[in-house]
Amino acid sequence: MAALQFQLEKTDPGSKARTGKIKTDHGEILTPIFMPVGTVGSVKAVTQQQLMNDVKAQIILGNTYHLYLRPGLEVLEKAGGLHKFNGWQKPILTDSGGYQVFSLAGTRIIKEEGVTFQSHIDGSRHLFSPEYVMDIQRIIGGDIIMAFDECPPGGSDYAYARTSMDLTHRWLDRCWNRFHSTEDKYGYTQNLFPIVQGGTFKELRKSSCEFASSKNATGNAIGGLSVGEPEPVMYEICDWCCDHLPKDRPRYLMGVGTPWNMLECISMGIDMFDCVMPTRNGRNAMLFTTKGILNIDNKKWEFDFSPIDDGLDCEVSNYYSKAYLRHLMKAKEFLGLTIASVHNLAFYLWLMKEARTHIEKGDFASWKTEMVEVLKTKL
RNA sequence: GGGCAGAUGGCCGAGUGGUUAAAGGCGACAGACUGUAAAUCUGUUCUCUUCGGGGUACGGAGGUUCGAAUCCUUCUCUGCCCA
Repeated sequence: MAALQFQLEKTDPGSKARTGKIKTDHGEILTPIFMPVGTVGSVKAVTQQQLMNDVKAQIILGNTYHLYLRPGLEVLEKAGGLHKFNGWQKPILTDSGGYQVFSLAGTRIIKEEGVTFQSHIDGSRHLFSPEYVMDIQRIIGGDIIMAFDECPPGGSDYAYARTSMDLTHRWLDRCWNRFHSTEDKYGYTQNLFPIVQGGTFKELRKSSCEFASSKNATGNAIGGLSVGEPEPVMYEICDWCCDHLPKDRPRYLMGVGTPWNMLECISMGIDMFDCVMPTRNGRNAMLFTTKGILNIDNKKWEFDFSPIDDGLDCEVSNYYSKAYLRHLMKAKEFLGLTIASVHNLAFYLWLMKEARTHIEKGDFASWKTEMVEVLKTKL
């Protein structure tokens, strides 16, 4: 049992893209990688078997806030951690609840000590201090756990971004101390990733990268992007952060994004992504395919009996037709949600595999330019 | 054969003299969704338009009224009850 290790493998000559291998006690992860989001211990509408066999996921996420509220720490601890509870034996990463500071802004109070959330389930109040968030994530048992941060909205001004970043840094110290004064609960090694903040301000981002890097963590994350700021700004800040984070550690861009977002950010040196987009948008009828994006609810697919996507190695995508999936979605059949989610996730994982292949071949940059255009095509 | 109830926009269903082109729901059509309070949310949904407005419309026909989906007469159809 050992801490996470990152082996850099190939670097693309035409960009800053790289391939690598992350080793955890629950197995290896080939990077760049996309991590399906399983907020409450379940990737919505998708079984663990489908994640393994169809999606070919290498690592999935869980969420501290949601899992803490339900099923709760007692169940998770008695189960022996989330891996045993949900049956996912590959790596798991848990987000800290920092994003909920952003997304549940209407029902939480931020203080120096931590954040008091009002449960979206029953209205009860819960204080999440950095220390408690570490304790919770110890109990959930993710292989990678995230520092507790404040994720400010994309349009935040300098003063707010600065204040918020400073708070996130103080919280990082507290997370770090708590994490290193507590032990792994289940016999395998957990890893704490710091999160870079600083809004859309390069000066702040640079200092946040330096602060995060000073922890010499086994990996680093970039947070606070794709939260309302324009896409070019997101790219600019992502690129800037990559340049100021250690090369020899995985860089995780939190919450991003669209397929083209991921290719652009891979070219800047990002290794890990997560996003609800393939699952949420899939449930809402938006499909990402090797030929472009489409809304499967649209009337134009009513008589299209061709496969959802025959361009990737996923049986679900190859087997079911667009017309059939449209029918399922229109009829609000559960199976439609599953097929759409499995397909979109399989596509995201396929895209990462293609990216790795092209980085290894050394033609990632040119391939990316062409692929981004295809990915954005509205079918 | 007799009695009662009813017929509203693609469907269901409010509305019982004027602010009603007609609530609401469904369906349909389109859009949004980026560390998941999301199988959610938003918009459009008679017709023509030079976007100011115009034309048709609440089973059919006729009538009362300044004005009718709303009141009266009659016809057609539907449901229930009695023979």
